[in-house]
Amino acid sequence: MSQSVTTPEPITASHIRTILSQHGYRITSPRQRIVEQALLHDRPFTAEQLVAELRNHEDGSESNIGRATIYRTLEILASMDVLSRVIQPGGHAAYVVDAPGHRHHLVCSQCSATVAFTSCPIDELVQDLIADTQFQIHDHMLEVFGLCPECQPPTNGT
Amino acid sequence: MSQSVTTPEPITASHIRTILSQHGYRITSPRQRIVEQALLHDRPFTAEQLVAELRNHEDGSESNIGRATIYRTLEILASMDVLSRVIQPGGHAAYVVDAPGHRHHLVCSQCSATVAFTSCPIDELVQDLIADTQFQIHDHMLEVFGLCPECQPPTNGT
DNA sequence: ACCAATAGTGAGACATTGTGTCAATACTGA
DNA sequence: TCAGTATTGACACAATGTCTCACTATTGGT
Repeated sequence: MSQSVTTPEPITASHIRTILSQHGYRITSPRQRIVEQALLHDRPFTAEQLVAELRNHEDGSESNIGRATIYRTLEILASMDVLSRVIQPGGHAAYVVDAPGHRHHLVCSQCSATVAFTSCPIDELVQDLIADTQFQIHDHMLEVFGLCPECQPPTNGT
Repeated sequence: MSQSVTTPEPITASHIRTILSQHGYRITSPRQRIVEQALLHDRPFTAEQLVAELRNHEDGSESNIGRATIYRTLEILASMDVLSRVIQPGGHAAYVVDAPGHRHHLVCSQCSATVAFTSCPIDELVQDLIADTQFQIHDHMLEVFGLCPECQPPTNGT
């Protein structure tokens, strides 16, 4: 089966709690709420989006989470590879929940549905680039954009 | 030899003027100044950088070019493939002067020196992704980051 | 060369996204 | 329980980009 594409093992809030404390971070109530809210998304979300969602908490809890806390927490989660920072087609940054090791994403330009993939065909290119330019190459960014099946226009057949 | 890397044919201001009018844009003095300033750069520059450079015009011309004009003009130039929008290592957007067709860049994380390359190894990957996901794939973004020869630490000899 | 039509400009207000500060708070281990 | 300290939240601030709108300058026709 398609071993190159799917992300079959969803991460859980308690798993993230474990990772947090393993890294020496405290488990606080804002962090838990942020993690839970992030896990609700199966497509990229922006920090501001989370800010808004956590502000209108419908269950009556009026305690706001500060914007800075959300940005900080997302940074932490990204640094632990729980989230990935991705660039949206428009050029804006967003986060996706991700399993560690995954690096690249296929993103629907219309609805932002996202598929992670691990195969990375640039190794050979990197060798050529090193030979040609004498750069030391440390990192790369690869994002693929298109239309997911649901957003594609119907094939005209009635 | 390195046919995959260099960008040997620099574009000129008058060439850009031609392209502009071919696309129905007027040749205005702000646009000419923006184009000339952009051509001075051989590495990525941000819109704000151009704003600053065009503000301190040292030749005594006190006419400022509005920020909006600069952003608009850069957008136009990018839409005509005279410039490319690239993502800097930090995640910020910048522009590089580029020959049409070139799409990817190798960028030094330290000094932002940039090398354009045309080879693009993702065609095969794209086929796999289409087969696995049924996406229609329209575009992709690939940026490679590293250290240029001048910014690399010395090899520890001595 | 002149004119009218209209694309383009510039200034600044505004929006968005993100960072820094710092007193107050809450988590943790003892 | 308590103290130590990581963390929080509110807000100020910065950077980057968008929008508006009256004014200006370019262009094509004459």
